[in-house]
Amino acid sequence: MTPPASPRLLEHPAREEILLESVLHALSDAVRLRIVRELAAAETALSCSHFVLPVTKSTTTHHFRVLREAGVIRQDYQGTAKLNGLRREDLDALFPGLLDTVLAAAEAQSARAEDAPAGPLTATASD
Amino acid sequence: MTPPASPRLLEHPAREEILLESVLHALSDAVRLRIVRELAAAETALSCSHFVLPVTKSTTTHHFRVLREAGVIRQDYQGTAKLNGLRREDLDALFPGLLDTVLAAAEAQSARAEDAPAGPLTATASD
DNA sequence: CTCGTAGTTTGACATTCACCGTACTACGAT
DNA sequence: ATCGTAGTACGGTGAATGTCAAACTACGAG
Repeated sequence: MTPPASPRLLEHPAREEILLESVLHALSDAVRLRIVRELAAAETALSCSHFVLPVTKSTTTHHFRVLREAGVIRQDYQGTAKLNGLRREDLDALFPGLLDTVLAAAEAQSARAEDAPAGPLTATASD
Repeated sequence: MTPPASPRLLEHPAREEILLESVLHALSDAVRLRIVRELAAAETALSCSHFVLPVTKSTTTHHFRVLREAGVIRQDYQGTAKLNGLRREDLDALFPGLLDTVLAAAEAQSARAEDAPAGPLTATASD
């Protein structure tokens, strides 16, 4: 039986266990989508503390866990830090193009938001 | 005040109001994903009653509303029926390729599920 | 050994969600 | 006018979600 040898081992779903619904759900939160975008941009594993998020540490932990359990990211301990990396290969194999398309969509939406900072619901100067 | 003039008008978000997060959330439910897949396959508007779903009428109404409010489908009354159609143009304009990619991913996952009906978690004969 | 940093866990809380049953409204046919 | 069919609205319930604060665990440095 596995002794308490490795204290820091995290459970990841196998590739075949990854469900589209879970992945979409994981990506449907603004904070998590942001995390995934940064991870994709970095093209390398990043520690949790690298991210500046508008939530507390515990909430950050929660979001990373949702991403990991959905199979979107892989988390490995590296000493006291935890490295997070996108599971690109697995996702691309299961759902070809999905990740890139969502990433591109997020980019597009971001760009639109910057073009209209006040938003169409806020009076811009016509008040 | 507004008279009971048009009794059957449904609110839809304008194209620019559609949010990626909401779309992903709408698609992250199995029942709704199924609805969207049927709608995409039909390539024409379908009435709610056309769908055979494992939930009651009220829950069906709920799911269609989530899809409509997220901007995924358009609903129009046609007499006593309500026709549901995918907002392909809007979605493709906002998030190019997203809908098709998700649809393809759903197909792929479906196909995998059929290949292994018992699932990798159930002993198939090695017991 | 002690301390600080990184991250987790637990418990709480308000919100949202998926789901149901029942009562209701709109429309078309009789 | 009456009835049946399509779908909505209105509660209500149990589970999940996003959030936080506070206490805790692991690791590296001094």
